Amino acid sequence: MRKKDTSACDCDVIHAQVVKEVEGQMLPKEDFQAMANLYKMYSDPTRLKILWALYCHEMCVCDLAVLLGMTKSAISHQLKSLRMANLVKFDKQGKVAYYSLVDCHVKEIFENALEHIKE
Amino acid sequence: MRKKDTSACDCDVIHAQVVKEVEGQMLPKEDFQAMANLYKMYSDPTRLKILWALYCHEMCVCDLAVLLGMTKSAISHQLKSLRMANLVKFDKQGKVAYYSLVDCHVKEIFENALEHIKE
DNA sequence: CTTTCGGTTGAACAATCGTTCAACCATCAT
DNA sequence: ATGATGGTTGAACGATTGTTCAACCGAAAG
Repeated sequence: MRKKDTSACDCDVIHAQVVKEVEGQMLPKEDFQAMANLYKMYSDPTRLKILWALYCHEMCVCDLAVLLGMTKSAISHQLKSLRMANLVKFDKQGKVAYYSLVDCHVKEIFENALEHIKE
Repeated sequence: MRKKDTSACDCDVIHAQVVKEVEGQMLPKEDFQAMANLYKMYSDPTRLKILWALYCHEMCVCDLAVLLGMTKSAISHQLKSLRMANLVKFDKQGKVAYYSLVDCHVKEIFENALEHIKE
């Protein structure tokens, strides 16, 4: 029933069959990392506020800064993260950069979360 | 067009009408915090692996430790977080605690993420 | 050209996070 | 009782995070 402790873990397997079965169903570890990186974007209130605001209307950095009561710098840093995660894009017209959502995945994110919060 | 800089932000509003409109559509800040706390649970590869594994089959701490090549302690800490976030529950039988998912919200989480990763 | 303004950047900071370690509790077998 | 086992806990550690600050870039206005 018990296997030897040869790996990084500090115990023996209890249900070898289950572990073997689940092992075969695991995703490649890069997938878990990629998913974690994506959800990390949704794991901060400031970023969620920005995404929600952009879902309502496209906005520039100054507008977002005023709306959220934060500095341009703080907003800009977060927008950069969101851009790199491909959640947000911008369209520069003269001095002003108009930010908007890349697609409507975000809507589902909010729906799923609000649904869970009302438990 | 420009308002005075009276708040914590370091610039003037550019599109006052838009800001005012979006301001009226913002959620209470506790909601953003609650959503952030929820998605924080999905923002770590270890926790995602645990959730995925439990989605495949209920498992005890030792099985998960073996499966993921980690210590019981590390797994137990993460399971505690997941329990407090109401994502995971456990059923203790004798010495063994069998962990499982609270509901199937998790399925949608994975679907949404995998969909986004394939862009 | 110079100034102003919208926006970006990188270093630095405190705060938070995930894992490890050692100690511990509870259950079961001897 | 004693020891072994499944699991939890809290302190401690390094790593990562979000914001601030100061400097900077580019476009437009003076």
